[in-house]
Amino acid sequence: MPTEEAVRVPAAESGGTATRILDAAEALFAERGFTGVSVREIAGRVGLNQASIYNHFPSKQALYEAVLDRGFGPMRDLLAARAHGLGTPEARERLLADLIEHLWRTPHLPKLVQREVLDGGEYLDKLTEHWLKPIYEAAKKAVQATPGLARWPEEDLPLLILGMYHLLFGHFASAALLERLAGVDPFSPRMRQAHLEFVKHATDRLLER
Amino acid sequence: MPTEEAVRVPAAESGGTATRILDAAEALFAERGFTGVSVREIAGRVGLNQASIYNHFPSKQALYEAVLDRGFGPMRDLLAARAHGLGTPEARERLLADLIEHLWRTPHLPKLVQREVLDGGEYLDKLTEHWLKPIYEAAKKAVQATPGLARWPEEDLPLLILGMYHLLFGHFASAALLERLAGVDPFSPRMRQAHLEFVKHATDRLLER
Amino acid sequence: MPTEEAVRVPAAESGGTATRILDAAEALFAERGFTGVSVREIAGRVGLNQASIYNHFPSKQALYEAVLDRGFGPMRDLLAARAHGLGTPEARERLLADLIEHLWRTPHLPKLVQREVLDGGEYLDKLTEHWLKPIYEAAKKAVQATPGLARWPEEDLPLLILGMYHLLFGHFASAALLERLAGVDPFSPRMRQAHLEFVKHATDRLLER
Amino acid sequence: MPTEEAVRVPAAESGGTATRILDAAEALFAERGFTGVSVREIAGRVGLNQASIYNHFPSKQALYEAVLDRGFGPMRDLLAARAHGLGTPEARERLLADLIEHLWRTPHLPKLVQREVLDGGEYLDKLTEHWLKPIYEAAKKAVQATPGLARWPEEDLPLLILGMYHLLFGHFASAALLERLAGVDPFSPRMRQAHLEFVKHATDRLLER
DNA sequence: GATGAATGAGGATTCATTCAT
DNA sequence: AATGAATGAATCCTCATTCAT
Repeated sequence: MPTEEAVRVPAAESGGTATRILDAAEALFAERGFTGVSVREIAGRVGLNQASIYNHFPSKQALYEAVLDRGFGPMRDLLAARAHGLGTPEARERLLADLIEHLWRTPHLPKLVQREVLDGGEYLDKLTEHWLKPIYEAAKKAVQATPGLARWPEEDLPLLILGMYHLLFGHFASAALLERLAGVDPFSPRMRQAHLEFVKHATDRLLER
Repeated sequence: MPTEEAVRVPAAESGGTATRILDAAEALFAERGFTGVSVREIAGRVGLNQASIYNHFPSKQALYEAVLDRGFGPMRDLLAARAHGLGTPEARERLLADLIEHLWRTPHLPKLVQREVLDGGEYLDKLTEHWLKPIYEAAKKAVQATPGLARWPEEDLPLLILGMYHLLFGHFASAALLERLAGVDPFSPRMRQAHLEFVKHATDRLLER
Repeated sequence: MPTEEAVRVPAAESGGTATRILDAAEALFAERGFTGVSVREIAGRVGLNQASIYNHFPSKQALYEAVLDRGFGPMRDLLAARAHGLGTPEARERLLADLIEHLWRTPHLPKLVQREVLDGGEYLDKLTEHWLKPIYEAAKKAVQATPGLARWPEEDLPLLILGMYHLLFGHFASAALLERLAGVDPFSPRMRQAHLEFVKHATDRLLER
Repeated sequence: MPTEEAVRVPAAESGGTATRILDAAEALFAERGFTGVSVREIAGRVGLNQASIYNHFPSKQALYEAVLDRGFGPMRDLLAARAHGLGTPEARERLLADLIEHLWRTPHLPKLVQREVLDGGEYLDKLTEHWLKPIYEAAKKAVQATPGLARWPEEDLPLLILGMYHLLFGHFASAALLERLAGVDPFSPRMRQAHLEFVKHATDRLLER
């Protein structure tokens, strides 16, 4: 796992080598997955010899997990600060806006998650336990506090919550699809606004009466 | 005897062994992606020497594409037969039911697609041109014929259509997530029914007044 | 694949398919050597499945040796019929003309020999014992009967004979060189005549006073 | 110490290991050709793992070309320094002596060239353009300045030059033949002297009146 | 005779990782 | 911290050969 030093860098000194490695690895892992990326390529993108990677991370696997760890911290914090008082449409709307804004700043994250979910690998357990489950439970409580929810059967709740997750994350994970099918740039400012509005409307319709 | 022969042909069309290779490759590629699976492993699962794979497919890449080709044929046919007359909720509902039933019979497919979309590789272009685009256009027409659509701004249409795709495919591609977060078996008959109902309700809410 | 009729045509009745295999193998072995040619490629050039080769030759090595055996028979016979009475320039000249004519009909042969010589493999021993040695000895006797020979020291005799061999065979084995360096086609009728004349003059100068 | 360093540099220019790899590869390629030698074997002869080869050369093909490049440099330089003033028999004789001496120090070279010529591969073009052509042109000029040349028709010139090349290189490329046919050791000091004398006499007879 | 399919061995090359410098 | 070099294991793929049909 990353040295304590390296882990602390991102917040304080963003110029550190470990951070640059994490940046490159994040982009590459998101683009082609764990097995699709070689240590040499990550090193190459940072301008390092492949051996140097091991001065900062003990293994490729550890680097991969460090990427996910770093990516998930802020999102978990963001949600932890809002887990309560989500009953009103306005609060929901604000959370969504913040979430989307955050994802727009870390667009690799949804891809990494989606890959991890598809792989169903070991790390998914840790991911679920430490990050996704809290978020899921918070979302569940918030949804349950929604007035119009009565129309959804109890057993549909998980599907409903994951459905909203798909609407939110899918835009990023499937950006290539939107680009090719609709001929638009999924990452243009215009689409950013459109996506935000769409998710707002969609959740309104799904949750409200 | 001629009858029996004739009957057997379609199933053994590409040779029994080739089909078994395709089956094994489909499952493995869906589970761990193209780079995550070795030819040796595919061969092993079929009980073959790895060299034998090359008697049936010229390369790993060709095998991969054959898997996708085979998987997408039926789905394209299914949608081609319904591309018209989707204006009514009943027609939509029937198509959804058939789609979900088909996906339930080929649960690897959504994973393969999602991996291909994440990779954004060369093959995605062919996939888009031949299969996804027609489906997308058909869906677009159907959605445009929906009365309640007025509430969606024109530029949200692609997002809306892809959103429904995510609701539908996400259940399969992210089954591991549902399993871990909600503690349910995404592939139980019970969840199958629940998913169908959920998608119906969700599309109703998204599309109708 | 070719009909039996077509197969029998080339050499009237020289074994049909086996002959066509030998033809293809001869050309390929001459062009790229034993290790540079695969059984599949030989079979492909004949329009056969690679397994069919083994109906005619027990192994790739055996096929290779059969190629050499077939190629050397006529040349040995040619020389055996002339091994005596080579003392006069006219006789020498006639032999050279016949030799060159024969090589021009089997231009792969010098390349095969040169490759075998470079490899210094097992088969070279058989080649030497059965074919090259008799030729060499005949040439030695003929040369020794030459009047002008007195000017060559005894120990230069092997070098002299091999030198003439190089002048003769080198044209074919190094055709690619002549083509690239002099910009001429080594296999044009014009060069054929020129080569014959050159070898005649050269041997004259080397052997005569 | 600085002196010693400086002295050692040329020999270790491309790294001691790289040189040892080149040495082993040169011997093996000369003996059995490009396709006849495996990277593993080259590595084994140097006492390396086969993967280590790739720390010094990007591919087997690149290693092969490096071998030829290295082998040809000195010979080209040797000839470049003599390209002029070759009109006299004495100058010719001295060049021949130097050439033969050089070949005796790099006896693999003629074999490598002959193999490359037989293959007629891509690299032969580079070989011709950069090395053989200059040599050929120099030889042509030198030969044209020879008095006795009048007896050769103009179109025989390329054959004459290549003929002398065959006499010179053939001794090395076909050493196995001389050994087996004449029962002598082509690389004995005695044969070395004999070969030099033979080439001198032969060129005299071919070029002079 | 011909062939599709099977296979063990080996081909070149890349992998993640280690270590001395 | 950085790196060139080394390596065992694994990668995809081709090899010559066999065998049932």
